[in-house]
Amino acid sequence: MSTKIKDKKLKRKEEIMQGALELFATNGFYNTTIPDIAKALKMSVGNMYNYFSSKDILAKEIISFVSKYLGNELKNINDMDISTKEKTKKIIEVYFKIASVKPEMIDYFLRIYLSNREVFKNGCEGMICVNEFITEIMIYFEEGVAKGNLRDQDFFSAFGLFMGYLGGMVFLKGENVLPKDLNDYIEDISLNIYKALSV
Amino acid sequence: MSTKIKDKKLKRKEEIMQGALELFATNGFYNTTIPDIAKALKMSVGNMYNYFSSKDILAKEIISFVSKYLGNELKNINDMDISTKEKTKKIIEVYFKIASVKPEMIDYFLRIYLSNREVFKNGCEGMICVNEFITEIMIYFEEGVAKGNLRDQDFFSAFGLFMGYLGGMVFLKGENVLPKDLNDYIEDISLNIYKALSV
Amino acid sequence: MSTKIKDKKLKRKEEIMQGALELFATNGFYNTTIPDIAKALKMSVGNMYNYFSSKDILAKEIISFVSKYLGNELKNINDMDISTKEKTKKIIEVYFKIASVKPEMIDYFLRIYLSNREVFKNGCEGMICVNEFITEIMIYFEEGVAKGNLRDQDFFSAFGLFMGYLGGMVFLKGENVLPKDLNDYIEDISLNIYKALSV
Amino acid sequence: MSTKIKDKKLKRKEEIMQGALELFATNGFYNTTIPDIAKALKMSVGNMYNYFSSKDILAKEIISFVSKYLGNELKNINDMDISTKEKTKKIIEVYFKIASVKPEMIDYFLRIYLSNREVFKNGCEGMICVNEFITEIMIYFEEGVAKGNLRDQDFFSAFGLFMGYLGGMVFLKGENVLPKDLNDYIEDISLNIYKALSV
DNA sequence: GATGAATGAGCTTTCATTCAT
DNA sequence: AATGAATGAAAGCTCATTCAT
Repeated sequence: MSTKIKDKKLKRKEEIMQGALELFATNGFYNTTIPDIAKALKMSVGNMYNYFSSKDILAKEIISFVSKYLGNELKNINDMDISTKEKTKKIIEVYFKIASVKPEMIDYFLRIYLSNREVFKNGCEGMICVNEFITEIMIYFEEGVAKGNLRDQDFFSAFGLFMGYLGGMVFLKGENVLPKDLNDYIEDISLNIYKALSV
Repeated sequence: MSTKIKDKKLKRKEEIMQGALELFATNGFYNTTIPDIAKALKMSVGNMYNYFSSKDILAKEIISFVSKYLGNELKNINDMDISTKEKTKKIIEVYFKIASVKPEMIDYFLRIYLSNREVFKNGCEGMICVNEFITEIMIYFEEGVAKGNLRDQDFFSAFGLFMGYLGGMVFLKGENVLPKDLNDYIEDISLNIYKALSV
Repeated sequence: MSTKIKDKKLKRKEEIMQGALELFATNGFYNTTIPDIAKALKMSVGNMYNYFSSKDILAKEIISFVSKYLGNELKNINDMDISTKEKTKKIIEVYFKIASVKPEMIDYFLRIYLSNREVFKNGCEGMICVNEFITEIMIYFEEGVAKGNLRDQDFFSAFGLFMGYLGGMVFLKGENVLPKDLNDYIEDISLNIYKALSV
Repeated sequence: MSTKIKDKKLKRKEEIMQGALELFATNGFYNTTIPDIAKALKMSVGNMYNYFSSKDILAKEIISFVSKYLGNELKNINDMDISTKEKTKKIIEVYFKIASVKPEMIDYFLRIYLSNREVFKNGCEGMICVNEFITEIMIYFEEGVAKGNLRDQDFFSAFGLFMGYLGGMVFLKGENVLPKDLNDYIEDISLNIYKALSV
């Protein structure tokens, strides 16, 4: 198969993932049907299966796709030559920016991946499908510790704080209970997290 | 209808909710069928509908039930005559204790309620179905602020931190990625949260 | 559950088996759909599954049903006080009678059971689902040997002859290649089989 | 089109038939897909249709192919200058040899051709697609009758006996119910058939 | 209150066949 | 000749809900 054709098929795969991602994030895994996805992509149901051999596999490929996307955004921050405190804030900013510009990404992460364990059980054990994302958080954390800015504690304790907090805020936003815009919380959250994690 | 009969029916309702709670928490909302629930309770599907007129309504009554249960546990802490710092730790302890002894409660909260927005959309708007639970967190927080122990910030920022963090840790536990037992994190988490929220 | 209700459900099960038997025998296993069967029985597709939890299981229950029916017909012959030679002929007669009056029985045996190994693989290993039928042939054969009428040889060699022959004739009839009616072959076949098996 | 090219195409056709034959015999007609066959032959599905315009037509061409192959094997025996009794045994031997060396041939005959009437209905009426095979059995039989060795009876009665018996034995072998190897039955079967058919 | 048979729309998945390249 | 993406009808099966008993 020529590279050109391969690229074309790969491109279509990504289009399908993007389309499915939006539908899943909006309506949930079980309320999004394959016909729904096919229709959104203007393709036949049967052809969908030439790209993804099952709905579950599609869901798994999407979470890897999301993880890579988020991981890459964080990598940009990790690569910056700024203080740990500034990085902390930047991470929150980028997370909320994505939650605002590409809400389906964060929603997929929170509502589909975290909540439908049975779907991801086989093939995504122990968070390997969100590996790229976690890795960047780990780099951020260990660098902060190495620099003497962050307290040396179990990584997962720090990870749970950081990600649970941000996920929780996005969830509250989705429930319309937040009195202010997400961005208006950045200062508070930034301060809270830094206070919690710093030495 | 006599009170006795009413009580009997109420008791049966709670038994159903408890049974359904376990199944929903274990298998998810869409992978738990009404026949599954009826079977677990040794009753007929038809009779189930004498107690709950739809699956959605059952799910909504359960979240209120869970909220009341969790709220009550927190109330016991709020009623104690101890410092804010101690209360912070106690809340974490009780949360993890429930996650260990009655995991279906926390799982229902995290996996069913937080993740199936469509189910709770009508009737549980804006978290009113978890009202009792949130109220107690609010009391804890405002009391801490009043006492001068906690920094005065937007409540939801504090709430997102506290609950996102704890939920995140339970989730990580469920994914088997935590190297230690949940209880071994209590000190760290306690410290992190208190550092974050205190003045 | 009361016996009356149980009987009613059992009766309905048998009606379904009979209806499905006819369709399978006529159109083949893969060309008979569950909707086809449901329609023939004037019931809904979903309700079919209250009686048989899968198409394969339905097929397996039918072959047992057929085996019992055929076995019973043969038992009547085995119970008769007639010579082995006469029994040989009677068996052929009854086989052809069934092939003519209830052709679906023989057709199911030949076309569905013998030919769709994959369907019967799990649950009908080693012909246990046609046990009743084979048992009667075995009784006929061993009795004939004991009486000194039939040559003592490996049972399966005799069984293959008898059943292969009859099945072959019914098949040829079905293909419309036989110049005469099946019954007109009884004398010939009877003679051939008896000559082959007798001492 | 030059003869060379024609030959090449014919050769490819036969390769496809051989490949499809094995898959059909192993998995059945309805459980073998065109993509399966194409894959086994390392060709594209589209190209398959340049050789056979439909799955049914492929199946029909295969049965003719099988019939010719089996017919040819029998012709070799018919051409021998040996007694009818010896020929009878030789036919059984060669049938079992093929069942052992090229089981797909016999399996195709028994499981695909004999059992999926609907597929062969149009185009193979009255066994014309297995014409070559039947013809040789007919020659064997009529020669035996002419020589005064076999009883003069309706050909189909003899044919049903011979082929039903051998098919039945192969089937029993396939079901793993035979206590001995197929070849160990040759003497018995040979004797049975000759006793049945001889004058 | 209690039962469970019945409904039927809707789901995921399959596959023979076509056709642009 | 050759490719394989695309089609779309149809399959087996599920399940919330109803209702006669």
